[in-house]
Amino acid sequence: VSRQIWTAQRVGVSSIAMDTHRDAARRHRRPYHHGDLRRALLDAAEEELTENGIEGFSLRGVAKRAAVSHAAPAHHFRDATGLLTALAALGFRRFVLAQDRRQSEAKPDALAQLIAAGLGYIDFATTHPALFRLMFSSNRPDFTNAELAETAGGAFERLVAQVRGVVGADPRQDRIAMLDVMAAWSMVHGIADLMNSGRAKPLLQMPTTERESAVSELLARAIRNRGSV
Amino acid sequence: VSRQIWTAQRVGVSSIAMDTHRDAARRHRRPYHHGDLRRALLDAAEEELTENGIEGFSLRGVAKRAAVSHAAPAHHFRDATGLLTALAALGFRRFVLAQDRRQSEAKPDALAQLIAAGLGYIDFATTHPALFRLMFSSNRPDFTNAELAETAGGAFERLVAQVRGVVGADPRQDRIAMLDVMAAWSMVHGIADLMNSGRAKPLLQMPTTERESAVSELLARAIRNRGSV
DNA sequence: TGTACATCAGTGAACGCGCGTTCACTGATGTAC
DNA sequence: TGTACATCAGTGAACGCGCGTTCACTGATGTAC
Repeated sequence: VSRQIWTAQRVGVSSIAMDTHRDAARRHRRPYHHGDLRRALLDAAEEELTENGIEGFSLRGVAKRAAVSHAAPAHHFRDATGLLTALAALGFRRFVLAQDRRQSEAKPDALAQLIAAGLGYIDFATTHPALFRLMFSSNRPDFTNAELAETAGGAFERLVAQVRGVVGADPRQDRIAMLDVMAAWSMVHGIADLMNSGRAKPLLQMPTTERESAVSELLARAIRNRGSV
Repeated sequence: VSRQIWTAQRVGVSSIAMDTHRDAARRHRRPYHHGDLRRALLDAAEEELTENGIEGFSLRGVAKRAAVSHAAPAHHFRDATGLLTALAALGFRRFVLAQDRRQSEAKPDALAQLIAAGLGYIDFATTHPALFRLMFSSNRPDFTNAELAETAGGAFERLVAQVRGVVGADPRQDRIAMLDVMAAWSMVHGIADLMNSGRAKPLLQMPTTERESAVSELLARAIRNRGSV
């Protein structure tokens, strides 16, 4: 119940509605209406994804985690695909934030910023491996959904802009510059995926700071030394 | 029936057994014993994987594809995990063969050989995307299984040996050389995964020969220009 | 401000489905004598 | 070479389970007057 009230406050339900709701909560200890089920379902879905993997994900499991009947999610998400699509879109927003965090701590020059974004990419992937897989290596979300396509596309545009800053040419106009985009992306994505699958043992065994400088070196290699193709 | 006889011949069943078996096949048109069900199940499992994905894979579906009752696979593979483990091990053997094919057509110098192996890596990944995912991005096979661990480990050892040839130091002894291994592996793996998920559009849209030279350039970047870390 | 009523958000029972697993069985093969 | 018998490889019915979806329902909220 306390969580219920807290989430209702968080999303800014009007205080009059809040009071009514809190009264109901006090009386029944478990109010009939959740108050913020949509968000709670997204939280529960992420939990379900983390614990059961994409393969073991079920709507009933999500409903159970949210302590709600298994028919309730249909009022907020059409079906499992709808829920996973919304979760993936949320993931892409957090993905960009993880890059922001690293970039704000890095030097302002273009290469340092690109490398920082790569470290953020890997932070996100290793902190939320199941969500990362949902976003990059599955077909369960509906990637034609407008909101998801926009957030995912935005993350790519951001990478394009950063590479443009480093190589001094617009990847949209310049074939070689677009190859630089693919180089940077492939390297960072490969590192993230191999770390998540546990195969990048040499990297996983390093202490954090050493690993970060190693990863930075690899990312730099992908962009440096260009133009020989 | 003809397929049945063909597979029996392929695995070298003794000719006496063959004759008896063929007679039975003629009489019933569908023999009671399959003759090479283990192999047929592996073929069917790969088909099932390709069409339904890892998430939609079921033992019953495999049995149906092999035109056998759904309880039959238990005689050859303990359960779905056993079947997928054997399939993944088979996959790693073919994975190495794909690299052999490219390498036999390449120049003998160490860098050319490493790049050729990378092209073979990508050949395999894009030709058998579902199998590639099973091998590299799933936890359904039992990776502690001796046969699977050995074939997968062999593929990694091969990469280590090749990088050693290029950089002139043993990655097992030399920290920087092991970083070179991770660089080459991350780059090729990232390219393969982004191509398979359809996100590497710039690469996918190129004509084959151009794409191959572009990929070769990216792989070379991962190894060249080392030592600044 | 109070009341009536429409709408919204959640419940819980029911459904049909495909799944993995078990089990008694049977046809075919291989071997001992 | 023939026969008896053990073993192997397959069948098909049955089971219990969790799944997504549907549906009539009810409690709570929001709004018109």
